[in-house]
Amino acid sequence: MVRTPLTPLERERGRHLGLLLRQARGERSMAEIAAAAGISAETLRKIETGRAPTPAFFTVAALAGALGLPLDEVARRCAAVAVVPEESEAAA
Amino acid sequence: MVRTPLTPLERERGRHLGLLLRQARGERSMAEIAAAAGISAETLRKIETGRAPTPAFFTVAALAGALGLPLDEVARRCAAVAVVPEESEAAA
DNA sequence: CATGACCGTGATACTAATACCGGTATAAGA
DNA sequence: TCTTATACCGGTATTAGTATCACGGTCATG
Repeated sequence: MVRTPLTPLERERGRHLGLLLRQARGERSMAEIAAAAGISAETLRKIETGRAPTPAFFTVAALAGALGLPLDEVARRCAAVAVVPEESEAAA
Repeated sequence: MVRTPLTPLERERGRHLGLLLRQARGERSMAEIAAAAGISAETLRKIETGRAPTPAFFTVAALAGALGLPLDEVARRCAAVAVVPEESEAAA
């Protein structure tokens, strides 16, 4: 095994990240945010739906910038998923 | 073209990110930081040397956590590379 | 000189991110 | 009804990240 497949926990963390970004997007369209972040709308959709659970750092950074989200808070709230996933789901 | 190859600017930004992390590591060994971040030492080396210019978000987040670096500052200083790369190199 | 720890490089393997396409569904408006 | 816009989904293509292995270099220590 040379490249460890994503664990269920990592995928759940990815879904949480997607929810976070989707909530921050609010009423704005995917195309608008994707264009502001410099990525394709499909990629943004995959991230938001959790089908791309571990996006690139600069992709998330650009999205957070377009959404006005502090990166540290994003990381912190996603790291919390790895510790207490049930509470995170309950909070969401 | 379905997956745009990394531009030279993105690769340079990756090298800058690597320098940033290496400076933050200071005297500590690669193996120590890699273990603290939960990644392999080879991967950390690739990131530090810029041979993995766009690492995953959670990889950078774990490294920043292990190094005591604020993610927002990392992103900001790397974003500056895309704007004024010469100044960044001069500063480094 | 030998040994070990650390860093660097290259090759290799495998998975995942990103992007584009076509199709579908739903809601709003002419 | 027809059109438009938005979003979801499946498939496909290509590049890149991650991990392991092997080898070489450097430096400190025996």
